[in-house]
Amino acid sequence: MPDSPSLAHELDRVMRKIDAQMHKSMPAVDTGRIGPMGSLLLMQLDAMQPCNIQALATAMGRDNSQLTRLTRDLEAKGVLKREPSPEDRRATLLSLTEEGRTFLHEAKAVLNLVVEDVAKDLSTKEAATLIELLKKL
Amino acid sequence: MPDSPSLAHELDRVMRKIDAQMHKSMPAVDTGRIGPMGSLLLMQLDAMQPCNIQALATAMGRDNSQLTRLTRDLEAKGVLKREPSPEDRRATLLSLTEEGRTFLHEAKAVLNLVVEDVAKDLSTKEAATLIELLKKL
DNA sequence: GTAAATAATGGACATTATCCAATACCTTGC
DNA sequence: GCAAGGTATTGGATAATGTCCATTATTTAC
Repeated sequence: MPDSPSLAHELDRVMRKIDAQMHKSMPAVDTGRIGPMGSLLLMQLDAMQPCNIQALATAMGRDNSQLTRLTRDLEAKGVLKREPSPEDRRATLLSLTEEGRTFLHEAKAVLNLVVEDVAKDLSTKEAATLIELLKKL
Repeated sequence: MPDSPSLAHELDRVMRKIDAQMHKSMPAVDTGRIGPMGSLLLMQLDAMQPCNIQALATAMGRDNSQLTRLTRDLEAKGVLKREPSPEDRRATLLSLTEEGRTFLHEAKAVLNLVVEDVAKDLSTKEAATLIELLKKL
C-alpha cells in the first residue's frame, strides 16, 4: 500500500477546493438560499426519487434528524415535496417539485463548470479512471 | 468530459466514509479531545512545520480566524507551540511539541488502518494511480 | 516618513453535525 | 387479534465547523 494518509489528504484538499469554488459560484443561482447542503441533497434526491428520508440519509452518510430538518426547510422553499408514504405510513416520501428541478438544472451547470475547471489537467480518460477508482471505495 | 457531478459526488461520498470511520476509531487515541479538525491540522503542520498560521490556513483551504482559535486550543492541550516569529513579528510560528508528535504517530496509524480498509478493493497500483490523479487536481 | 499591504486576532453569526428520547407506525410470532 | 419488538421520523439540546468583518500591530513600498 502506498502512503495511505496522503490519499485522505488529497481527497480532503480536492473536496475543499471544489467547495470553495462552489461557494463563490452558487450565489448566482442560489437566490432562494438553498445552500450547499441543500443542493447536495437535491442532487442526491434527483438520483433516488421518490424515496424516504432514511434512504437518503444513508446514501449521503448523514444523520436522520439532520435531513428531517433540512428537507422541512427545503419544502418550505418549494423545491421538494414531502408526503406520507402510502406503503409505509411511518415514512415520508420525498420528491422534487418543478421548481426543484429548475434549480437543480442550474446548480448542476455550475457544478459542472467548477468540477471541469478543477479537473482541467486531467484527460478525458484520466477523469473516467478517477471516477472508476473512487467508485471502488 | 465524463459526468462531472458524479466526480464531486464520489469524492464527497468517500470523504464521508473515511470521516465516519475515523469518528469511530479515534476515541481510542484521542483522549485529549483533539478532534478531527485538530488531527487534520496537526498532520498538515507536521508536513510544513515550522510555519505561520496564514500558510497553514492557505494549505488547508481554511479561514485564518478559524485556525487562530483552533491552534490556541491545541496549544492549551499541549500538542503544539505558538511563538512570535523572529523574522516577522506579526506572524506566530507554529511547531509540534513532543506530545504532539506522539499523538500524531498514533493518529496516523489509525488513519492508515481506516484508509487501507476503505481502499481494500484497490490494488497497489490502482491506489497509486488514484493518488496521482488526485494530485493533478 | 507616509501609505498601502499583510498577519493575526476577536466578535458575531450561520451552517452543519451528533446524540438521544419520544412518537407513531409496521411486522412478526403467537 | 394482540403483545413484543423493530423501524421511520421528529424535536430538543449541544457541539463542531465555517464565514465575514473590523481592529491592531507590524512590515513593505514608495
